[in-house]
Amino acid sequence: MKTVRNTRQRNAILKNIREAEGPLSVAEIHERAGREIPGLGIATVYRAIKALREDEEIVVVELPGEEPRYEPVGRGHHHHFRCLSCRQTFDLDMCPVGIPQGTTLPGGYVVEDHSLTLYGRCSDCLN
Amino acid sequence: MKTVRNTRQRNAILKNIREAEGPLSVAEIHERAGREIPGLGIATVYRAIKALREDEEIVVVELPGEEPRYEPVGRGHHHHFRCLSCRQTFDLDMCPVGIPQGTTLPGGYVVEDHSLTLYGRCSDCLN
DNA sequence: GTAGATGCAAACGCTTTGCCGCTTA
DNA sequence: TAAGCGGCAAAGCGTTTGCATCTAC
Repeated sequence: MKTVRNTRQRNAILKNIREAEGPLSVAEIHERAGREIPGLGIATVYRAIKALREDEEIVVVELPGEEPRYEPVGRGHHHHFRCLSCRQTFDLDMCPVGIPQGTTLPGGYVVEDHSLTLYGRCSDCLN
Repeated sequence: MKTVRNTRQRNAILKNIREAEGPLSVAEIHERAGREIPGLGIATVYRAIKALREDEEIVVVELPGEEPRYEPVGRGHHHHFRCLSCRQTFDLDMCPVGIPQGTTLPGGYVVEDHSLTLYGRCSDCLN
């Protein structure tokens, strides 16, 4: 039986993912957690992410053309907004896609799920 | 002045992208064009894609969590359907996203563009 | 004949793995 | 004190680049 241990590294990694305003990339996690744990290895970040996903503490968020990002589980069905200026990714809690599960589209495609990313400027970058 | 040449390799690559039912990945392009040009190098495919993008013959299509794919220019604003069974990607000509350019969302995000991918089963895989 | 294209192999950048000393329980 | 964990460095893997050869024009 495999026991999961509480280490400074994993605590810092999970804490940073939880406190972020949106999903974080591996590099962002490494950078943020590395401020608390100097010398934190990148391999440790990858291994912690893998373990946290298996424990269902975090989920992967895939955006078009970008590295995988990670956020805590339980945020429910939501989409993301990507600022074209500062390149930050934010969570949105609305869903403007009018296609219920089970809809059949022209061409015979039966829809089960969807992924939407909006692009533009966040309020900080508009000024 | 740089002249673009007509070579068997590039012709085969562009032809296969044009004749596909949806956007193709590098591996798919290499595999299909390689049937016409045995020994076709993967570097040639990458370089042809780069040149075709610069000539605006093709555009890149990014889907969440997948390799970049390529399709001919001029297909206009559209989205993609990804079959969860056969893993093929198809073009859709409808847009069920009710957010015009310039809309400001709660949180102060101003939307300029969006990317939508639908997931489900294509008609071939439903039977 | 020459600039541009190709194929091969080496170089790259990011992710994963092996090894071994360190730490948590 | 032992199983799990962390750091380092090497291995993988897809993409890009350098180089010598070949080819379209």
